[in-house]
Amino acid sequence: MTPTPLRRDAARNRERIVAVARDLVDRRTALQLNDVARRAGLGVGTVYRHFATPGALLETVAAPCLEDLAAHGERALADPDPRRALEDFLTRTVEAQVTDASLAPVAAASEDALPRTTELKAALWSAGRVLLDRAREAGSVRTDLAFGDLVPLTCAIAHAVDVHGCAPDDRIDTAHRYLATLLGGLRADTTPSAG
Amino acid sequence: MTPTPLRRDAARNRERIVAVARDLVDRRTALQLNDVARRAGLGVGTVYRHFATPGALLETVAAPCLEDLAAHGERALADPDPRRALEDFLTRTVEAQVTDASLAPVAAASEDALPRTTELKAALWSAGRVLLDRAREAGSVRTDLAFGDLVPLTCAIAHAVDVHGCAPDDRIDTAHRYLATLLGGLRADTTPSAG
Amino acid sequence: MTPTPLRRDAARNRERIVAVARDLVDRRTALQLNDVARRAGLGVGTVYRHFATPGALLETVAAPCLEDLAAHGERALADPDPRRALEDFLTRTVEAQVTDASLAPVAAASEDALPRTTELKAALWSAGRVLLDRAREAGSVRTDLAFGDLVPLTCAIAHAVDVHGCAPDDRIDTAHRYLATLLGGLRADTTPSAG
Amino acid sequence: MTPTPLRRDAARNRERIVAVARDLVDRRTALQLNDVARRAGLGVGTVYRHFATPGALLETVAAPCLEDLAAHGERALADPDPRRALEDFLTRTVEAQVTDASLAPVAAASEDALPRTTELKAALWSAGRVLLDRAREAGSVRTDLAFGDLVPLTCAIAHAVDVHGCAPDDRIDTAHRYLATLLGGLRADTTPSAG
DNA sequence: CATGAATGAGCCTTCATTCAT
DNA sequence: AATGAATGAAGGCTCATTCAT
Repeated sequence: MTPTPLRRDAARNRERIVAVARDLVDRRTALQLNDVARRAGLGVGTVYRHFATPGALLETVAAPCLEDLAAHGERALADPDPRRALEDFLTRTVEAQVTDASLAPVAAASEDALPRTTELKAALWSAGRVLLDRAREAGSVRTDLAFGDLVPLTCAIAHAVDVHGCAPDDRIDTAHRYLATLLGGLRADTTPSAG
Repeated sequence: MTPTPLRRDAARNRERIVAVARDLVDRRTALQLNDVARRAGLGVGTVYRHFATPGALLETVAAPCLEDLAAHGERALADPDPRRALEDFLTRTVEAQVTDASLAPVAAASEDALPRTTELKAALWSAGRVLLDRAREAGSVRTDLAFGDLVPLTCAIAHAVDVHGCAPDDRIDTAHRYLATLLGGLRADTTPSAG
Repeated sequence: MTPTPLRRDAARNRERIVAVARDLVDRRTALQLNDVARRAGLGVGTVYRHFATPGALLETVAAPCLEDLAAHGERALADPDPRRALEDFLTRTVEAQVTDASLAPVAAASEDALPRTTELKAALWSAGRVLLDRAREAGSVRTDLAFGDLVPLTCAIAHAVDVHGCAPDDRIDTAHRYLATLLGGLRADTTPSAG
Repeated sequence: MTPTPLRRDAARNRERIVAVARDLVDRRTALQLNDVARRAGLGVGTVYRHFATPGALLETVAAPCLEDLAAHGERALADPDPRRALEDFLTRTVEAQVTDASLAPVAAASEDALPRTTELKAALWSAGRVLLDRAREAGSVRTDLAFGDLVPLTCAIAHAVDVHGCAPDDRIDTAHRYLATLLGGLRADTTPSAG
């Protein structure tokens, strides 16, 4: 299962690459493997050896954050209040997407470059599915929303923040405003209650 | 006022270009002026003469739809029910974005290539602003949403549909589901009413 | 001999074109017939009808100045002092080239676009030839310089000023300094007088 | 100090590129990187990797000659006769420009593409400055010529030869004739001594 | 005569990916 | 494993000139 452990120097190179990529992502710069190599002081070939495609590198950058989210999803399952659990979960997810530019594209992609990414996304959203089911059973959530809508809706909020184009420091606040609207809309009683 | 009526053949070429672009947009293909020229059976220079940038061409493709939306916005102002007026307006706007791929990027862009586009967007959203104000005064809409949030939110829904990745025929239905949630969330009484 | 006199409007167009070109030349901008047409508010075709090539237009712009120079050449023939006559002639020619950007390329070209230009250049330099011959006979000029060197040498001074790259206002002064050197060098007694 | 010795094959390619460029320069053909690539049998990217701009390639072509000139400048400093030293220096410089078409544009340019070029030009002309100062102190050179005039004047001679348009084999002789005039003009005693 | 739309060769430049060293 | 040179398709844009209207 575990791949051959990396040689010491190879591991160091890998870390350097990811660190450079992290930095580029934070500066909203597209990942170009040539560019990453240059900035990392490595040959392109080395970067390609570690990451076959820009997507693979991006997913690697996103992974720790995905892990955190998945872990939070796990914990949210223990919350006795189904609505709050779901809302917390979605809030965290949106906050992460708005904060970390590596997440949105990875979340929105239907195909992953790395199996590991697929695993993480599955873990994350399987928690989401349970939380949604519970909330729905508790009558806290409108019934016309399916599990498959969670990803689109969270990505949508993040996208709204991008379109809004506010200063970096205001992104989280803006996201919260939009989330408030979304969460309001999710509540069961708001379903098409007539005119 | 009128810039100079185009010569017959020039007009035909221009239409051909726009038609080709329309087709590419519908097939979710990026507009490349060289490519458009080839498909239209015209020289590159001809395309550049009519549309200095891909953005200008895209906005030209989007224009008719923007006009329709703006016209609808005008009519919506006559609706005596402020909430319904706003909801209709947003619904139409989202439907359009989901149906016509030229709209989302034009709507989301902060800078326009053509003055005409700026005018149309201004007309459209000035109606939106009035409708939002009225709805808010009528207490039909949560108070933490500002005029500047309308564009992001409608783009967000359209983006959610894209992320959802459903079949072309289901896009409108999906959009309506998301809209229902959004509109539910917009209603005043759902504002952070505690847990 | 005289070509059909231009129709009134055609003459006006022609003048407009030349005026625009004159302006562009003064701003050290390359003459592009499309560009000239646009600035003159005329169709490209019109410009092409009047001036088949950028060279023809440039020569037309240069013509009045060439005429002045040729006229001065004529007058210089009347000067009883052969050295002064030649030096004045060269000075005027260089001053003109340094002042009027249309001259240098026309002067340096071995082929002309317009017969009229060939005539003017011939008139100008036939005066130069006589002035040089007289000065040489008077022993005022080194003997190793031939008629064919006058154009290169004047162009050279103008080029030196360009390379020097001084402010527009200093060009004439710089040209005079270089001319002083050149004229000094032309004087007979300076010929290789040993080491 | 040394940037990293080039790999064998890379060095060979680089040489091939420079050789092709050298050839084009000798045939008075403008350097176009695509064209150079094709003639060298290499990909465009390869040429761009080695030379980011046509200017960089041209300067590389010119470099050996500039080095020779700079070396000669050094040696000229040892000549006890100030006038002869300066005249030799200028003669060599002009001969080089007239012989090697890569020099004139590099010499005349106020901005260099490569730092190396700036160094070489500085070395060359700092020798020139000393030689000029010495000659002036010795009273061998007119006083109205400054250091900044050396480049323009040498370029001017080369330009005169171009304008003269003689056969390739006569260029050097023509240059010598013009140089004789220039050097005559530089001599102190020829300064505006009245008529 | 005037117009100006159309042409399209031609140049520039970038970048994802491969592969010899 | 690492390197980084080489590749070349791909796309962008300009401009001199022609010719239908």
